[in-house]
Amino acid sequence: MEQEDLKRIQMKLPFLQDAEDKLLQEFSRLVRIQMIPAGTTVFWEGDVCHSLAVLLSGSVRVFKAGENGREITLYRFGPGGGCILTASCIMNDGNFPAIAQVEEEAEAVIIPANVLRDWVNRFYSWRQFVLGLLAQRLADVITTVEEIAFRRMDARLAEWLLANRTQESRFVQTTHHKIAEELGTAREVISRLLKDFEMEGLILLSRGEIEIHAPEKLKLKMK
Amino acid sequence: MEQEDLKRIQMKLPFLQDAEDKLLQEFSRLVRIQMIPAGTTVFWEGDVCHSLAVLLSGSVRVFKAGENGREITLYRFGPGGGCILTASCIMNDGNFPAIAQVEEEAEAVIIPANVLRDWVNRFYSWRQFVLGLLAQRLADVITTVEEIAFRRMDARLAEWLLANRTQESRFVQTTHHKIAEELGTAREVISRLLKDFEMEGLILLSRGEIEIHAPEKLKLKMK
DNA sequence: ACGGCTTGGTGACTTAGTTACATACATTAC
DNA sequence: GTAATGTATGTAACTAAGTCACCAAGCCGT
Repeated sequence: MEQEDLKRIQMKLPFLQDAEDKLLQEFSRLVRIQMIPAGTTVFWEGDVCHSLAVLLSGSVRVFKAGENGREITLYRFGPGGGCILTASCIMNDGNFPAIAQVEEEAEAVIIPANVLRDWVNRFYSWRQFVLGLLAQRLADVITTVEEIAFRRMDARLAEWLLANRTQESRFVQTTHHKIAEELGTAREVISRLLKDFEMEGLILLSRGEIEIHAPEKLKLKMK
Repeated sequence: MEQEDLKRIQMKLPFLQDAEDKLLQEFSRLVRIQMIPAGTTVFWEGDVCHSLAVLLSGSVRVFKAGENGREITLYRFGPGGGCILTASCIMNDGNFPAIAQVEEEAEAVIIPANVLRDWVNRFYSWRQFVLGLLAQRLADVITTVEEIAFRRMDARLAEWLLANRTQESRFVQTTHHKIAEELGTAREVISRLLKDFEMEGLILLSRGEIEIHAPEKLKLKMK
């Protein structure tokens, strides 16, 4: 890896900014950079993991799939985030318990499993990075449990719409199917609830796009 | 801590069996043993954590509570297990994202947060222990998500009954309310499903106790 | 025996998930 | 342009799950 590549990567990965010199040296020697196109499945459920991918750009969605074709998002991560379930696998030799898929084309640094393990033992900054990622993921998934166990679907849908609108804060470009996978329910349920929202004048539906008419009123639906 | 105490603890905590001598020394100097009676709430949601409890006996249940009084179990742990959400808190200075409560009276070793942090940096065996716990919890919670997002309540109930019967493998001593909290649903739902099972001749209901009549047939309900 | 508490039962209603289609729009093939 | 195909959405009917309101039976202490 070139010196300028390392500089660029350091900008994007905070833990490298105050990392040990030795870690930086080994980093530029042992890690390779790779572009991963949108749609690529990084890990399948049950895979044994041989490396950890840490993102420099793009985003990855980690989700569970049920037999009936339904899905639910566990969490997603972007630049600076890593597919840490892989690390957890490496630690206790287990298999990957979910599916990880690139959503927006990603640039990632790929760290082989044995290197990762070695670094955990030798470098404080890397240790903090890995433990921080694991703890964050645990918190994310616990939040997901809370959502699906206790909150109503209309409230979750309202929140999702508001969180995923564009800058102009009026439009959401997606399909009912994708929202359903996001929230872990069936497409029909989403279609029904969206229709209800439209009846109440909160939103306006068209193919592949939802226009938010009354964001304030939609906010009230959140709880 | 006495030498014989340490020996006893080593028997119960596998990671101490091939631990560094120095870790064992500091362990017996810095850690205290404590009995915690059943019903004690070890951590409340939002608590800042100052120590990690690792169990020698007994069991702890970690759960989320919703506003409406409902609960759902995230995971539980017994001897050798630790309340690792606390460790995750210590790492990134966050708050405890759930409630942890002692179910069966527990004997625990209490490790102060600063000691825990120090050990993570210095001892391989302790590092493995902490990472292993975190990874295990993550896997547990992901399993919980899968359960509530995709499986039907009657299947989950059947599985729970079979998993929680006594040695004689016929009786489960609990209340409908407790099962509901376990599975993250309402008491009425559990009562209704149990009644259905009774109608089908699978179980026999009485106050505070459920007798399993036809375990094989109940097993079929699991999926 | 009385009163209060815990546990379980039940009906009516709302919300969510499933099944099975029908319809509308968009893209490509001809 | 029109047909064919695939994707996206609409909807009705039904089952499963969650909520609300209340009642009844068992249990415990005085």
